[in-house]
Amino acid sequence: MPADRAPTRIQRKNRAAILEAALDVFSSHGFRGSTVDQIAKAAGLSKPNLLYYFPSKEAIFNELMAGLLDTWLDPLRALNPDGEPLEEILAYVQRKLQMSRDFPRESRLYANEIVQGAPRLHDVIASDLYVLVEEKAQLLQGWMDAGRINRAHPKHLLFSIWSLTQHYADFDAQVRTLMGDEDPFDAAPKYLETLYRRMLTPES
Amino acid sequence: MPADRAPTRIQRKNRAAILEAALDVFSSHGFRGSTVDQIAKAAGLSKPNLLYYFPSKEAIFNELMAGLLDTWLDPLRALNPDGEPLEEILAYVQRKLQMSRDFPRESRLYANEIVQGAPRLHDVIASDLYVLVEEKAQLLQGWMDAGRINRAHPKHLLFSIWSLTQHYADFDAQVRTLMGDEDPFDAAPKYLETLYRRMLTPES
DNA sequence: CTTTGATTTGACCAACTGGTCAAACTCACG
DNA sequence: CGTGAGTTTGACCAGTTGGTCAAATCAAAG
Repeated sequence: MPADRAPTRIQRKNRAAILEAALDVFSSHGFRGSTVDQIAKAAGLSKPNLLYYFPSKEAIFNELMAGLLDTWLDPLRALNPDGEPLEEILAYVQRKLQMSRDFPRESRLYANEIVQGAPRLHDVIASDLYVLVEEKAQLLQGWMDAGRINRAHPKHLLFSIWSLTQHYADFDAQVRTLMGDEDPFDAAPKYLETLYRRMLTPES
Repeated sequence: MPADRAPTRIQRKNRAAILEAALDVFSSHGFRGSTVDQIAKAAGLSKPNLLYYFPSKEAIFNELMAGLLDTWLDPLRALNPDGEPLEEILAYVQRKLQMSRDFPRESRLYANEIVQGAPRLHDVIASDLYVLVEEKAQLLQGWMDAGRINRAHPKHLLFSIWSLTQHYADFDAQVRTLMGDEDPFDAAPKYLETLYRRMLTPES
């Protein structure tokens, strides 16, 4: 194990390679479906060498998750109370959609965990995410009460945004097969903009 | 292995118990994350006894999947070309939502597979489901061309219905944690009806 | 070049996994 | 009750898995 001095050049490179490889492997096979050997090989290391940098398979996974969650929630945090409501929400949707296109492995890693009951994530969902959702749900509710967007259950509104955007990453295999030659991300931005614009634009 | 005579009473009972147990285990741990022993114990059998009824772990999984896919696609098949378009679509949404509430394990089993790249399902998606989606996408397109519902990319419309409804089963762990005491399925039907009604009702 | 700490690896281990098999047990039926 | 087919199981096996360890190799500072 490296001492807790400042990391050497080799340590930085190898730890990064391991996390990158682990993201690939974990996101496509889930935690139990992935083997340390797979990750090591994908990172270009031997298994004992990998375990020289991380104490266990679970430690790799946890570090990956910790790093992921922050960036994952950033778009929601960025929802600006002082902005124009409809445009804020539409921008949030597009940001989330872009993340599905640019970081599909992260999305699938998260999905894998939640589908299996969030055994390793329950705590952070019940604390950090819960608080954030409460806050943003109240913001949405305020906008609705002020008549600036159409009424809808604010939490379900958030769920629907997550669901619709992450679907393109999580169900990528299905979506691409059914779309044939057409790239799903060509029409998706416009489809989702239309959907939320029609749903949320205040009625006259 | 039982001969291919008519199944005995014991065979029927045990095979059913195995499939029920397998649905539980596979849907919460994925294929690779599940062990034959787990399934056997959940079915109240010993491992060799379970393997007396099914030749392998994969055989159990395949039988489960085959049984699932048919019922899974039935609601979409039921989309009636001769019905009132908006009501047909809304009814489809509600049917799918009910399936998420009543058969969440089936939904998660399916999600697990697709998230991991649909290795065992690619063929049936590329054939049966592809054909069905093409047919129903054309039906939707026809309704739009006739001005009976608002325009939107028909395939993305289908994806959004799947995504929004299955989310309540697949991300159940997250949704329930964030909703607190409130049952997600209380407000979900109305939320989704509102969403699709606003989006699809033809503009004057 | 030497030394010292960082890095890498082959060999190994115990636990677990999917699956087999012969022997034992149970049950329906004559 | 006996008998043969249907059912169940303990013991076992080979392959895989996460993880360890001592020994070997490498890199950089003196």
